[in-house]
Amino acid sequence: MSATPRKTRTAAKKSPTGRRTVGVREQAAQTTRDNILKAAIKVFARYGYDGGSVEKISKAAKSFDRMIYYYFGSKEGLYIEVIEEIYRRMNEAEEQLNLRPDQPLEALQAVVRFVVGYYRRHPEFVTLLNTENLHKGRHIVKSVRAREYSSPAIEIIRQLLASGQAQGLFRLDISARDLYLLIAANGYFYMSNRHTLSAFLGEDLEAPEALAHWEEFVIDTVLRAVAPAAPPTSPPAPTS
Amino acid sequence: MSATPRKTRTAAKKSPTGRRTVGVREQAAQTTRDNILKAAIKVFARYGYDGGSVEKISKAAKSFDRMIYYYFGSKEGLYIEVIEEIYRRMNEAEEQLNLRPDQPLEALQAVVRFVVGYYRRHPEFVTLLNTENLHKGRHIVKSVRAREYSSPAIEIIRQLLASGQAQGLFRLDISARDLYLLIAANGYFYMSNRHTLSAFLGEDLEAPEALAHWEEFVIDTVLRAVAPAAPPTSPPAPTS
Amino acid sequence: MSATPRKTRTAAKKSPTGRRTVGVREQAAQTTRDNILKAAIKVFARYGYDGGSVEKISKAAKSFDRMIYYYFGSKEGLYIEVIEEIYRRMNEAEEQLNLRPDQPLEALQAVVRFVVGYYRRHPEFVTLLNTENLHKGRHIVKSVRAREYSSPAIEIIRQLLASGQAQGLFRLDISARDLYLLIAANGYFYMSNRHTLSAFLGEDLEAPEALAHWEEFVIDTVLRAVAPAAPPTSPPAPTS
Amino acid sequence: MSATPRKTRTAAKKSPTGRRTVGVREQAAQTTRDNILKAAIKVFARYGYDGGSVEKISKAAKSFDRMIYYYFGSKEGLYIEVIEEIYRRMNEAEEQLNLRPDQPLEALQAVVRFVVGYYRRHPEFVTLLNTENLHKGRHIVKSVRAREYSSPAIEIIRQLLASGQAQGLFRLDISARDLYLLIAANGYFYMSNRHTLSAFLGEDLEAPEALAHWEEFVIDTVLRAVAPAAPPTSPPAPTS
DNA sequence: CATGAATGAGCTTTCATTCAT
DNA sequence: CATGAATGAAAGCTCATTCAT
Repeated sequence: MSATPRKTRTAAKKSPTGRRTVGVREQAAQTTRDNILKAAIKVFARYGYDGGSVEKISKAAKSFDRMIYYYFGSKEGLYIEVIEEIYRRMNEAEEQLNLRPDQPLEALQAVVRFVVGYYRRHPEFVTLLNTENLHKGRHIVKSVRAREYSSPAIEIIRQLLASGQAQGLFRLDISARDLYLLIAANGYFYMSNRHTLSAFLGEDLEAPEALAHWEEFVIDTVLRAVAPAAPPTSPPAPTS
Repeated sequence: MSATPRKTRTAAKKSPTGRRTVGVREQAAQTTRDNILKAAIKVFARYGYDGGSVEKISKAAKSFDRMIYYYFGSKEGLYIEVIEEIYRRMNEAEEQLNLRPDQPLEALQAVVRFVVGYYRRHPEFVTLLNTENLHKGRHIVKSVRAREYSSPAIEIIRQLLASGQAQGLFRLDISARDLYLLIAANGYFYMSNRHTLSAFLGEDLEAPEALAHWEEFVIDTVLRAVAPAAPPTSPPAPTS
Repeated sequence: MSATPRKTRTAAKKSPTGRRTVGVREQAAQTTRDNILKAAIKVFARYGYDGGSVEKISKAAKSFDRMIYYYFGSKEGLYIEVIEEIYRRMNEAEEQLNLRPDQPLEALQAVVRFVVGYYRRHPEFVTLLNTENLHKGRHIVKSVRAREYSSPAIEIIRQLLASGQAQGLFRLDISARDLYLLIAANGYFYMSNRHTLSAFLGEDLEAPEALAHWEEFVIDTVLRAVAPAAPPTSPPAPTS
Repeated sequence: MSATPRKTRTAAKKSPTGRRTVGVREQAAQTTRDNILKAAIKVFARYGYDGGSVEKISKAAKSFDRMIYYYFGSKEGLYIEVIEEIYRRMNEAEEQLNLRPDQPLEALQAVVRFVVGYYRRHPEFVTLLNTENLHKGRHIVKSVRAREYSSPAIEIIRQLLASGQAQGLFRLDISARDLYLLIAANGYFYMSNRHTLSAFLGEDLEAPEALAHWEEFVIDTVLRAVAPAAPPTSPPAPTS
């Protein structure tokens, strides 16, 4: 299950002078490992866990089946690292977001744009999460790493929300969690289900104008959701 | 691809007065076919397309592998019928919705409750749609049947929206399509990603209170989205 | 193994007045049986015994698998009747040959033309014999009928040979058996192996000119083989 | 289609002085491959292509089904190599024939004895060619290798014929192609159809005397076919 | 007479994985 | 470090045949 030779991902130890001193062999190994991981992301994203065979991956990585076992111990081991990796990447991208806490409205908008845009640019992230959910999150639970990456996203929202609330721009009775879910849901679903929806609606959801329109609609929806004004007279819910 | 003995699903069972009566064997055959289809829904929903083996299905149906090929021609043929079937069921459930067109607010709320509730009660629908999207909607495109089911859902929203707009309850610049996507996205994503989200958020999204809370939040969000009042001072979008 | 309801093949019993009095049902049955037999000849000839599946045959006959068992008992039973049938047809064709015993040279030529021509016009005969030989003649041994058909062919040659020998046109030290084999071999091999030979020789053996040329060559060879003059000074055979 | 690990058949085993030495594993691999190929020749020759199952072959080779796919890619890939191999062997045997060009009559006799004898000693060659012809030469066309082997056989005949013609021993109006076909046909047909012929003629064609007699008959026929004297008064062919 | 339904053995092929250098 | 060879289980699918009207 667990991989035998766990290399650190950040590798490339530097000599005092700053030049890289990794031998060619180590470097080649690193490359092989990375190639496999990258190939696995593509293959698992495209074919799912069961459909993504070891052979497909090793061929896509221009390596051999055996190497997968050498570096990752098993197919499942590789898959877990794939899940970890895509969370890591998402997190890394989030860190690039430089928000101005004193401008909560703009910041919130930027967050929505980032989330919607990230899913659009990384459909493999969406597919892999779906695959992981098909397996009831069995692998993410095993991974210590992946869970660490959750807090930042919500934390950003929390700060932004607090700032907006302090300024009286946002209503008080909304949680960061709900706001996070709202943003994620609308960005995610649109991409995740774009194929069935395209057939269903008879239009191409991936057309640039369609994507741009949806982004604006989501922003609008989110801003309305956080706006201080209450919705007009919502009547008591009838029993469904 | 297409199965050899395609029986109509609407059995033709007009006994005392009508001419045709189904024999025991015909009836048994119908049962076998139905058992396989039902088992396939469960198995494909649980294991995905590749993970859902023919043997798993035939065992769950208490039948034989061979019968799947007898009735559905191939694994893919069975899968396509599964997709058609879940759309059919969804559509059938929608038809039960009796909305009062003169009460657009209540009707909209009912629709949201229905959608959110349907996904909750039918997680297999969610999983199967994800699987179909993993395959880029390859099968739904082939199915003539499945695409017929799209219009009703949107049509309901359209009428409801028009009615509300006529009464001045809803804003005018929102389309049925966007409203439909908004409702579906929030109901769907919550269920679809409940496992990774539960790990991510450190809470159980399937807990009854969590589900109820989310339902209310979505209703609130949707009502705000259609409300006539514009959101407060949305600044011009900076280039992302 | 043996078929349950063995119909006579010559069927069609005639009433005193000469009109056919078979009921529609019997006729339909006869047709079904014949269709299957004809389809089986094609399918077995094309795909061999193992490659010729029951389904392929029933489809080609526009009937059902079940009917094969109804009329022929088993796949092997059908195959045996196929072998019998092609021998019967060959024999029937031979009977049409009206040879003039007083003109042995012309008669021999006619026989060669007939044999070479029959194989050419009935490649299925060739293929089916090969298939039967692949199975070491297992089925022909079982069939009483098929063996009856051997004698006529050789008998024709025997009479023709005797007549020619009496007239001093043919040499005396050649048997009907050898002559028969010689004729058959050259007609058969050319057709039987035409595909590999075409690749081997880089020419199309089925081209009309090629076929005509071969026919003449075989006639010439056969005539030389029966000619009274001995071949010039064949030296003693060296040990191979 | 094509197998993944294609080793050259000529092993590369230059030990004491040469650089490369084959390891035990490499050697074992070579053996496994060879065992499979040899087993496949036997099994395909005995049961045909469809009747020769992968399991039968792997068992006969004391290996596993999987190895067939490892070395040959598919059943068809293995079959193609079988066809190539038997052509190669035939060619190799032909090369052992040391003919004296100055003695064309003896040389021609030797060729006939060789061909007839080769088919007799290698009935699997005959059966496999029949199988290949059943498939309309589909595989031989794909094989580059197999087609190379055609020229030598005919070339031998051509030289021999030219020499005999120069010496006035052979007639001039006969081609090497026709002579080759004549020899092959008579050797081949006798073996190829020995089972049905044995039933047909009521004698055992594989009895040593029968075989010897046929060989002499074919030699005689071939010598008569090339003899300079024209056959006596062949009358104009009547239209068949 | 005719035929849909059922059956289990067998087919070719692919799977993830381990062995042995 | 790296990799060809080996392995057996399981995959999807087809086979000839029988059951039950």
